[in-house]
Amino acid sequence: MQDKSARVNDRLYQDLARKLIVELKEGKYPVGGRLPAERELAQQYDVSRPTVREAIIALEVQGFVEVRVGSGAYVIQLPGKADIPGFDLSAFEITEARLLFEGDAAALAATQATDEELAEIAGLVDEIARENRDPKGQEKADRAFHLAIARATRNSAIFEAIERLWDLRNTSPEAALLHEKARTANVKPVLEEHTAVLRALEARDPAAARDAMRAHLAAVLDSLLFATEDKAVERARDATRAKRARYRAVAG
Amino acid sequence: MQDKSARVNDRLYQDLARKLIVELKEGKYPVGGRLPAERELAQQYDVSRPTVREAIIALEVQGFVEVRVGSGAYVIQLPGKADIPGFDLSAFEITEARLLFEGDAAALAATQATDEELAEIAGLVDEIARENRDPKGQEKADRAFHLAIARATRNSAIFEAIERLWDLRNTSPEAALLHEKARTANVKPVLEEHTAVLRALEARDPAAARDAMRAHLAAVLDSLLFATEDKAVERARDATRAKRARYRAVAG
DNA sequence: ACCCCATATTGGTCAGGCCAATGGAAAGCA
DNA sequence: TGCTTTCCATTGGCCTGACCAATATGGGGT
Repeated sequence: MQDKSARVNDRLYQDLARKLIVELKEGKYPVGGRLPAERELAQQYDVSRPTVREAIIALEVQGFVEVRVGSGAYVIQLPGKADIPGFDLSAFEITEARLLFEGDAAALAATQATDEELAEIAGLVDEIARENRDPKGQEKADRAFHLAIARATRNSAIFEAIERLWDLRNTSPEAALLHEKARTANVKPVLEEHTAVLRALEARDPAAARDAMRAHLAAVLDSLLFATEDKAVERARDATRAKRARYRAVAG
Repeated sequence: MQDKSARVNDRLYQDLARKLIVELKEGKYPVGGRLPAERELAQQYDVSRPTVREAIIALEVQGFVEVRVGSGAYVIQLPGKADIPGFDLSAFEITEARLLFEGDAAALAATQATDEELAEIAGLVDEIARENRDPKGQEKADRAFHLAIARATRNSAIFEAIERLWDLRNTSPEAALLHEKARTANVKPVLEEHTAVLRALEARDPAAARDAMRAHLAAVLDSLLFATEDKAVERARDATRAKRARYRAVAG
């Protein structure tokens, strides 16, 4: 061990892991690039190979590298990059994903929801109406409505995926801005669309539930595209037309 | 190594770290309590001491334990449910969510995929065939096939949601176990199902792509339910029948 | 009751060995 | 010539055994 004096009362693996993280930050190894081999790092830093392994495990657990047996340790994420999931997602992408996935969830919920859950969803429709009348209304009831339907699928993987898409609306700056812009323009949840979803659920009709949910979210998408349109002129109109074609081709 | 059959193609330290996390969650060691010594854990789990150290480092980096030299590893925080996304999800839930969502993604990909992307997907079908012929084959090409289709939607929110569902297969212990059980029973990706998906994509037919993808994932679900069935008798059969009814009602 | 010392226990790191997995180059075949 | 297969070097994975530093514990002395 050459630089014992530079150690800061830490264990060796922590010292080495810290050094490797600095190198990652400096861009010494690009994303997708491979770290030197254990044997090479051990020689380079004058430590034993198990100590190198321990340091690399520390990087691995933090998600900076992935280890491929027989091949090496590859950089999958640089430290310090925006760790906020969905940072670069657009409102369009999020809402389109919701359109497809929440349609399916509504269909499944139509076959699985209990009477108590349907009553809860009906109560949330009433609360959306109340929020619409409040000038300072937020979207809590709207979110709760969608998540109650996802919960009624009785599939936690579906629920988590949809909850996560809702959370992404706030995480993605672009999406949060655009939704705020739509809200400022007084775009509110349309009660008739929510009621149509509720009716289909109560009728236990999966296809109608899917269609109603998708019609609702297509309208949300339209309002977002409308909010986008007044940001540019001809280019935005063409892009909007193409985007509308996407989800209509799939959602029917 | 006592329970090699329960290993899920992970490295030993990850296997052991997962087991220790389970014990932490079960409250076997309270906050402030001390884990058994490295030598003791090595004996108990029939692994070497360096392997124990690696597992404990993984816990340490995640903030669950703190290591005091000469004293031991002390619990400073118990893993919460929120710390390991999908820890409690079942293989059924994950696969059912994939069936619904990947069906939609395939439909959208049929309208958006470039020729290059379709060629890549075709190459991955070939690679799945190659993996199927290898007795020690893994599922890398299968995963890549599904993610390539999700990528071809050109919607990062859809891609991330589907990638996350794939990752959950390994995070959820039950799902990882069940998939390993299916693999041990020589359940392999069925090439005709993948080819049918590819054909529908190449035909740019969204409805066919959705149907083909859902047929494929329904077969995966069936194989998982089959793997489940031999765990119990009458109760499992009834539960399985009910589970099959779920996704058939929605997927058509 | 408090302090000191010796010993046992703990984690830290190393060296060396062997095996499985991977990737690239070379050889073989059509 | 191009494709496939085989071989080998390199890679990580895990183990055994050794020794050292740090800590905890128990016993003895004041």
